[in-house]
Amino acid sequence: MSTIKDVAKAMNISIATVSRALDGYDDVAAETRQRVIETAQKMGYSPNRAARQLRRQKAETVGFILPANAQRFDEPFFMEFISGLGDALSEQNFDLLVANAKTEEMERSLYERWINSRKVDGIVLNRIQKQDWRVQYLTNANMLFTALGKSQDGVEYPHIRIDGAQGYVELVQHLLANGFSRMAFIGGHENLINHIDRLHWFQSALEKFGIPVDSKMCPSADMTSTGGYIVAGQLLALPAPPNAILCVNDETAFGVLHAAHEHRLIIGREIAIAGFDGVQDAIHTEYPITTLKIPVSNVARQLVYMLLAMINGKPLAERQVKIEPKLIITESTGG
Amino acid sequence: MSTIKDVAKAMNISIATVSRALDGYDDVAAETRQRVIETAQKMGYSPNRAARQLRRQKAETVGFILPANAQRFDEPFFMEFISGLGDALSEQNFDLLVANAKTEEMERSLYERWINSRKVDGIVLNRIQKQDWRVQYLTNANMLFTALGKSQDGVEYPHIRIDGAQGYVELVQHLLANGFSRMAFIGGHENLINHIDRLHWFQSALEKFGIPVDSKMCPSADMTSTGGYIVAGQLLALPAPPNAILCVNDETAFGVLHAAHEHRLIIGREIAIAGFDGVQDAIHTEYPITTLKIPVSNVARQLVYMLLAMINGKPLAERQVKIEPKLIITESTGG
DNA sequence: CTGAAAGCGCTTACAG
DNA sequence: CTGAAAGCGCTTACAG
Repeated sequence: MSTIKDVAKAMNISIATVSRALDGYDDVAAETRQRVIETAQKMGYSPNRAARQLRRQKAETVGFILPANAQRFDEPFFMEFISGLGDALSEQNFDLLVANAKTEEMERSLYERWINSRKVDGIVLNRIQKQDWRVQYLTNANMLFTALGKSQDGVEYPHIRIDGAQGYVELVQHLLANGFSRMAFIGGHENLINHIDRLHWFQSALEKFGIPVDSKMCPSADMTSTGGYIVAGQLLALPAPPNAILCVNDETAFGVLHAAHEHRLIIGREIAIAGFDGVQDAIHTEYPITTLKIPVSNVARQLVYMLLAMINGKPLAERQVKIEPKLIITESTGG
Repeated sequence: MSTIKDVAKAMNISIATVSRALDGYDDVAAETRQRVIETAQKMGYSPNRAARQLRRQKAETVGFILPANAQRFDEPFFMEFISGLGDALSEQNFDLLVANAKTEEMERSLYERWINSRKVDGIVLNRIQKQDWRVQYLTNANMLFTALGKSQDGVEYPHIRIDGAQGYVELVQHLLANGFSRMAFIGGHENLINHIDRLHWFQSALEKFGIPVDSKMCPSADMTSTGGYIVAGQLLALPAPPNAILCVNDETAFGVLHAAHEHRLIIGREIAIAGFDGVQDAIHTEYPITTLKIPVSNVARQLVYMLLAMINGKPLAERQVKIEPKLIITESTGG
């Protein structure tokens, strides 16, 4: 509605003074500042973002692209993640630009547009892969970013890493205590860091308890509940089926639940089922599953804090943050 | 990286011509245009958004605020909604600004900031209430918006309306055919249009089949699965409990499922359960519930198309679009 | 068909 | 402590 000129004119001072007063410079008379703030408030003045961005050469905006497949699974995860990003950003008067890409090509061209047109000052990444073109691309383009997960591209970048090694030890111990010793692990896309890490933690935990690792017991699905359902069906049809199925994510575990149900197995007694992420819809879904819970919203917030520090040219306290998931035990593994 | 000047200099032409060539004006020599496009592409030039916005007085951005409570329920709904918005917008080179408000106050100040600082050209609204301050606020502020749902503020605005009257008739008929005649309805927040409409359709459908409406059978919960669980527990403890429970949304129905399970009722035989929205996580959740499915993503797309037409000053084909949900029958109501 | 120039609304050295 | 002025990178009437 109103511009800085309107405010200046209304007060008979220069636009420079209005600008400085509003931006908190300390070389403005306290009384002047006070009057400017009041007048701006009254007139509903807020600096035009485009003009400010153009002048400051900063967008005050952070971008996040929903991976192509986010619609199909991990919805609660992304929802919570976006909420966390939005929260932390709006605290700092930054905005969150969101897009969703159907294909990798679209994703790439979105990044390109954002970067070339200076729409964003930084980007937050998710679902990192072992080799991740986004890491390479953003690094080459000199675009600041933080990520949940560390790729293996030989690029060092600020990130948050989930460390579930100890969590898996606790989970396996819990399963053993409840008499579930034939454990299987249903993984996901093999290039996903989440898959690689979680499978590794699972196998290490087995070894720690002296249980041999059987690769036939570690099939991969596609991280959807449908995938979990199909692969669980195969596992349960084995001559010596597992009596515990751990999953790379909760969604897969939901499918396993369904398959076990069809096989007329009593969940938590004849078979144990566990997931990962802890983004259960709510407490009152039919079978709450045992899971390793990630504080998704906090993770997102922290990624924003790190990114904003970088954008503002401040030194980062830590470039690598480690977060341990928390084991949530429910009746799906015998309570 | 590069600006319009760089491109112009590289080609020895004026920036005006570069701008016109790239923007598709027809008063540019075809050959010049071709060369400009190639050069821009090669140099990775994309017009600086802030400069363009400032000059054009348009943000080429649409805003959407996640309601304060979105974290707690309806996650898949919002996820799909946002995806639909993002899709349709990026097709037109528009961006989607997303924020989430914890309180109504925060939400209001976010809108205020977006409007006063010209961050967005239009806004999409969701979860419309009977009296909706947002409708009033945006109308007064002269900000363009479209919404899923029509409030009763006496303001006429372009919107999409879900019409489930026929769907409820089909659902009630289906339940009767399967022998479920004592029907209850668990509603939600009483000022929500969704609640008001759906309860009304339910009662009309009952009347249509000559079933008396019992207000004790129409309690309200809070649209979460926990709320559904609690209220279903109360219904099932009645002297003459219902044998069918219809819910204002799927989330509530999930809680009902849990409660029925605890009461040792066989779902789909001893009790029928139905939801609304059709945003089931996936096919292989434990009990897929009968629901009235809304094409969420399409709805979001259409809201964007309407909004963009308004932003571009084009006439709207329809200012009021009606969409009918589709009845999805599963074993939760006897298959 | 092309170019020179104005101006969108800010912020920020610079001068006083 | 305050103001005049430059300039961020575009788009678009206007002139030729």
